[in-house]
Amino acid sequence: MPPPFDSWASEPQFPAIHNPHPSLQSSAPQSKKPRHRHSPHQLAALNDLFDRNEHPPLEQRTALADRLGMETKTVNAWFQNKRASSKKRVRGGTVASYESQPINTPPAPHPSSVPHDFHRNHDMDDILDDEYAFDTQHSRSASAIPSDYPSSFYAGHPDQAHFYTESDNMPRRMRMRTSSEQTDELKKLYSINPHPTTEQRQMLAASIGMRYQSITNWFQNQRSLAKKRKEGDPEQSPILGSPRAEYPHETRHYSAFPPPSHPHPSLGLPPPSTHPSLANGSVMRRSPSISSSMEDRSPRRSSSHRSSTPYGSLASASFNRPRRSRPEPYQLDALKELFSKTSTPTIEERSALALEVGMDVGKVTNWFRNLRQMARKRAKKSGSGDDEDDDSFMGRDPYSASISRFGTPSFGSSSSSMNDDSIDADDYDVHLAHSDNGSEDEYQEAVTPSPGTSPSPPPTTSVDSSRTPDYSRFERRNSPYPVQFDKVTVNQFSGVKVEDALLLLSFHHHIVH
DNA sequence: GTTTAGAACTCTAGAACTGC
DNA sequence: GCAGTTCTAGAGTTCTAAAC
Repeated sequence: MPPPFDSWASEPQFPAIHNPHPSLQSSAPQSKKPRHRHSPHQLAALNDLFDRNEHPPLEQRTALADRLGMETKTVNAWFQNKRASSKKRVRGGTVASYESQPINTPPAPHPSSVPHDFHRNHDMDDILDDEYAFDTQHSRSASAIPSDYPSSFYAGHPDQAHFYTESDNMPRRMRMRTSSEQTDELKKLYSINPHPTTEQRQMLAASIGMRYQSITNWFQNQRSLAKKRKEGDPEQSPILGSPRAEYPHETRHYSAFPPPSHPHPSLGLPPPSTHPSLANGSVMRRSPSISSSMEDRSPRRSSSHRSSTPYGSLASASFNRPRRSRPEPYQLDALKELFSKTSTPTIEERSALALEVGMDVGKVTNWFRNLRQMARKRAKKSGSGDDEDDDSFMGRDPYSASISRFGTPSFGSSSSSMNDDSIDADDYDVHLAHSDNGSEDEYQEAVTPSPGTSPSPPPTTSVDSSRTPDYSRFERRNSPYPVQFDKVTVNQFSGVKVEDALLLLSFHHHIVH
């Protein structure tokens, strides 16, 4: 995947870094004029004149334009729009506008506009976006597009045209999740320019394989987040006009382990600096959305601790919940594999898997917990028989049905429920019967430390030192641990020490092998 | 089970434009 | 100059799923 923006930044049409907003940019020739918004000062003056005279003579408009540094034609346009909007308001919202209509009953589009825009935008999509192809490949969304999709219709933004049908039960689009590479590229551009032009977004879409609309959404969300966080924490205000200043600590590292200062609470071990699966030995990178705060957690975030950037700063992030991450594909494969064997892996299995794929044990635990939780919901829902969606992308095996195309558990979502209930529900029941079997499951969950905040697991009362430990458990579940692991003495099977020993051993095993 | 981040979305305002 | 349209920004909402 070519890095699209390293070169863009030097291209003449690319907005200057210190002019993040189009209105502030000294834009070079572009196919389209950058969007402009009048400044508060200009608007105040314009409104002032408008209040006095809705139809000011040309001399007044020209003088005002000169005074405000605007073009006369812009002032003219503003007065036209202002008159139109005030007239509209006076009419008390009786104007039939597509904007005011419910989304599920979209109005007939303007007869002259539909063919032109519909085709124009879909041509653009075909070339640059190819979203239908993407959906067809990866999600149920494509199948939701009726074959008799009314080509003469769209409502609102053309990119959203396929959300609406004349029947009002069109499901919401399957949520797009960006990959780490995509997020990297998005952040690169955002750091250079939070307001990329349409062309830039289109190029980025084509470059990183995202829908154009998703990219637009992403930038909108990021700007909104940045603004909210800035408002919530004025001390964190970046240097005005310097979007780059919003990312003082942008580097985030994928680390399968807590950083040296905060190793896994159950291990007094220094974290490995590399992930075994990385041939180059570089530090494993976490999903780019992961903040560096992973290494320093605290219970609850406070909005006042949010930084002014969508990605936070190191200082504020230290009080934040870690950013949500997604398993990498190879991690997901390993998780899937284990889930196909058991939905309730033991702590040993989870630890081994965590080490194997370079994940936190807590994350692995959470992943399984969430999956089982979703499965329960799913099973419940299936029982009520309110499931009619067709999730072709999920396949028919019990595991794949529970994993969305983005690698996250997905059972009960409104947009991803399944149709193959007879099979899926049964298979889930098998897992559930196994997983919800009471104390063992609870124990397994309880002893799993959450990263960072993980309290030491309570000394188990279920293990009696006089009892012979159930070694068969390891055999039954194909424990990946070495033989000597299964020969841990009875006395070591108690509380924290057991887990520590297990993790130590597994870590040792991993390093040795 | 609950909380929360983030993606997707709706809705609205307004800047710019076209055709009459 | 007006009506109508296109397109985008931004605020706010909904929903999913990771984290707790």
